Amino acid sequence: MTVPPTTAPTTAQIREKYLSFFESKGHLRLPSHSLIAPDPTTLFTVAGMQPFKPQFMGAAAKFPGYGDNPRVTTAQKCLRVGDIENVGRTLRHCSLLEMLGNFSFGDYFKREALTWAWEFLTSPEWMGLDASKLYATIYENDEEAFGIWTQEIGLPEDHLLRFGADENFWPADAPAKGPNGPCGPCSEIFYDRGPAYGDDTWAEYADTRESARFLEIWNNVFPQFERQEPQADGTPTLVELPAKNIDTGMGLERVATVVQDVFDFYSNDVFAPIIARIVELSGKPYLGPESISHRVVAEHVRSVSMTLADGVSLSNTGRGYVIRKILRRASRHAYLLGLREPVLHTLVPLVVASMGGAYPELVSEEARVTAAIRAEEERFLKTLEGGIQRLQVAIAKLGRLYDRQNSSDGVTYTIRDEHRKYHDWVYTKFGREIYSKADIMNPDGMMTIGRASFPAHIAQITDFQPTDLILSGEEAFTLYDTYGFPVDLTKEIAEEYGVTVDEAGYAESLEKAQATARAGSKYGKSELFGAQDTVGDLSATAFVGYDHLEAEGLVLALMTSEGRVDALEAGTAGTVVLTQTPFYAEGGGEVGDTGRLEWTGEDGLAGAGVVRDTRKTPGGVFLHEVEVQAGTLTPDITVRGVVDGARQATERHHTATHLLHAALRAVLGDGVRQAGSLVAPDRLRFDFAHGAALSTAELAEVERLVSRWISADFAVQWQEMPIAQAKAAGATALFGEKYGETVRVVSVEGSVTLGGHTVSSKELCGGAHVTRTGEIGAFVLLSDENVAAGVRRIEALAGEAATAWLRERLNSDARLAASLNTSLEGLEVRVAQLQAQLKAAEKETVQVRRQLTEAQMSGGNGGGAAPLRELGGFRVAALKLTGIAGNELRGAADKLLDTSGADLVVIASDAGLVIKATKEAVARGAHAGQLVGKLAAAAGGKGGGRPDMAQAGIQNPDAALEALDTAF
RNA sequence: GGGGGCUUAGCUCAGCGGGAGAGCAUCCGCUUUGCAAGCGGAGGGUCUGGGGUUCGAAUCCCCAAGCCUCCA
Repeated sequence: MTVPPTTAPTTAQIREKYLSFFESKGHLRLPSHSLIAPDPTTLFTVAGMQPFKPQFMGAAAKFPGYGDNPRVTTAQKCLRVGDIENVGRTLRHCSLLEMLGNFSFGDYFKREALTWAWEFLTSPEWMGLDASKLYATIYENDEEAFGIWTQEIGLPEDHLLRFGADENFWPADAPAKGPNGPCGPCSEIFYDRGPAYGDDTWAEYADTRESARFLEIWNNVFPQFERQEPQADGTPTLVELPAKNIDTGMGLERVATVVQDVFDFYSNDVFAPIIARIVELSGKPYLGPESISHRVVAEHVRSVSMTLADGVSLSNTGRGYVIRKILRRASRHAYLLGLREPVLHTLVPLVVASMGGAYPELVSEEARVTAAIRAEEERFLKTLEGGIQRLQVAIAKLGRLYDRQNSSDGVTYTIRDEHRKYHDWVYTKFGREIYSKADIMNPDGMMTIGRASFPAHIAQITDFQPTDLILSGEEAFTLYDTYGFPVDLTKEIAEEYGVTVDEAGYAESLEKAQATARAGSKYGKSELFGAQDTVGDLSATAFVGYDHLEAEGLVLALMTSEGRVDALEAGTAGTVVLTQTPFYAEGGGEVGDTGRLEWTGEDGLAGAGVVRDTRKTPGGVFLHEVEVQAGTLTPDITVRGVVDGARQATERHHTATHLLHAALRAVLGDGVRQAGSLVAPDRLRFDFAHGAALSTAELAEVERLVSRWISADFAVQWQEMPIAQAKAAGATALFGEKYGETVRVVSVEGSVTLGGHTVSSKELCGGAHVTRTGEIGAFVLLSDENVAAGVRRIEALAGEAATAWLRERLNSDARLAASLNTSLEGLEVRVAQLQAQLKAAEKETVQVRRQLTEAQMSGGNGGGAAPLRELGGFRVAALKLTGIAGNELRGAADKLLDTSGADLVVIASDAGLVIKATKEAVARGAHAGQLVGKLAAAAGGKGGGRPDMAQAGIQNPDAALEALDTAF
């Protein structure tokens, strides 16, 4: 591992130089967007240009809070998990990378982009790279770029290569394959790291396109075309855009490698200290194949820390699950390095030290990030432990319990210590209990227990060849799927025992499981996506529902699952798009409005329909799911929308949600972070990041705080303002939510105090709210539960829903109290008393039954002296008891068997029948189970059991005993 | 959103249609100069909750809850 020379600029310095260089060229410096993607096309932010998609699509280059400028520059953190398996295996794959970018929105074009890139790389004031080591590629027919490179910059022609649309176009192969939309050629800049990294030449690169020596450091993309539908013969249609853009990306890790002149990404100033620490912790040098694990741990700790700092929490679904998988991969590799205790979290400070300057959220979230990683590590180590146990049992089942050793006495097999605890289990299972005492197995068929040797039937065990031992793919998959045990660890451990894993079988099982998962996931979404396609051309719907619950609008479009339609007849259902609507569309956790539509049709007839749900497309087109009940709905007619009264209940729950959020933060601390919410007419649900269950006292305090707020009857106000202004005013924004330039801020004007703290609520929110907190009415917390690691869910009710729930609860409690002849206050004591009484009574019953049994057996009933009869070659004692069942009946049978000297005892009672036989009788062919069947049949019952013990439920004990005469 | 697994004594778990068990821990007794320990014994259970099948359910089926885990 090479270490960067101390004189070389650090990664942080390179980042800063890049940004200030482009500032000096008139660019606006913007902070990195969160790793949570700005649009729903990806889970995470994957490219420097992604936050600027709207600008590339023609939106104004306005950046509220920072300024307006058609030139911007950023260092964007990106997370790419598509080829996560390669991270660590190579020296340059990273899941987290930083893209240094400069962007032009219809402003400068190729000339400036390329000449500035050149200046930044070669000027001694900036990167100061040797110009003779720089190379470039261009799109095959991009003569404009060719001219700039060769004539204006002076790059020798033999430092240039031309590639087709697969290499030098963005998106790749767009002309032939699409998608439609903005696209263009690109020009990549390479650096020749010298012969130390390979003896290939630039000319050869045209063929190989793979080089450790020529490292791509910068991609300049020129989105100058709009691709349209190709012609009938397939000829691509590329139309020049009126406003041409520039989108460039320079990988910080790549350029740092070059500038610091280190061997690989992992030797730069960010990773080197982490790798060094891993070496220190594990005692394993950063060398050879094992170094994969060092790299995986270092890289993944960095990307997981960054993502957690952006507010993602580890979970079982979506983003949180992806991060968790990455963290577990790191944990697994730490395990492979021999680390058995949680250590990844101790590396977080190193990440913060090198990255925290550029990403302050790392610093402010360090404690939370560290705690989350630690908790997950601990959980995973537990999972591994359980998996190893299960795997060892599986290996033991194959017969691999022993270490093979060559000694002067020949080959011996010694039971592995870790297998001792499974040994009994395995051989009990196999019916070979005697083996549980074996210390040594010899190949000659003898086994040793202490100093004694015994013959053992273990030829099939000692003769195993390693190749005979295959762990089924199914078992390996179960280990992974059900117990979370990674298959590569399975392979590694199995190998120690000379056992191989059936990988084909594993792959088959995996595929089968994935197929069921896919089939199982509903395609309910496709309805909306389908609609999105068909409404792409419609303009956004005007929403007036904050102020009006009734409004008129023009029908713009009608759709069914078939696509656009011209009419919706009475009795049919479909999606309706209006120019203006009072219906709130599902969003921000609040459910869509319901209600009705009314109109007078072209035919002059009145019509009406029911709005079942309202949703909207990302483009802001509202989709009303409507069932037409009368008349016909056609485009261009005016309809009146009337929102259901349920909206008021929804509004109460929504405002209550805000108060709940603020109250939780007040009571539990600012660590509380909203992780999702549902606002419906009948309830509210609020998920938030918090480590532990709420105590009863905390729940009561949260509830009290919200109630106090409600009774203060403060005004709820909302206003639109630029996002920067909203944030400056301290409004709570959600991680992962996308906000436009102007946002709606909902605030409760007025605050309440709790424990000396003043608490108020101000949130970015597009939802519908009551106008005064007093309208919320009652508020009650129903439950606090765990939904994912570190995420709690609270359910609560407001308004009538709350009072109705409380009334119902009180009524049922009152009924309960009345049935126990006590008051609500006395209920707890009463139930405790009853439980104690019940327990005492049960004990007493057992006692009494035992006494009753004994009395009957020794009493005048002839019981104690039950005569022995000879039946079917067995001495049989039969006895009738009354009022005895279950345990006592069996106890009586035992006693009778002991005292009477019988081979078989039969005890009949009014509720049951028990037959027991001695071992010796069973050996001679007695079968209690079969006998009990015959007797029960005669006594109007059924039963069964084992040869030595059987039971039946019967109605007539006398009949059962009589049947004994003929049963043999 | 869809799979799989687990839930039994204070703890770790076995049992998987016919008497609720083991080890550790607890308590008592014995042994020991004392400690560590050993020996013997005892107490401790709504077998997660609810419904069903069965003569009989910890055990089989269905529903629910909590935890673990994989996939989309």
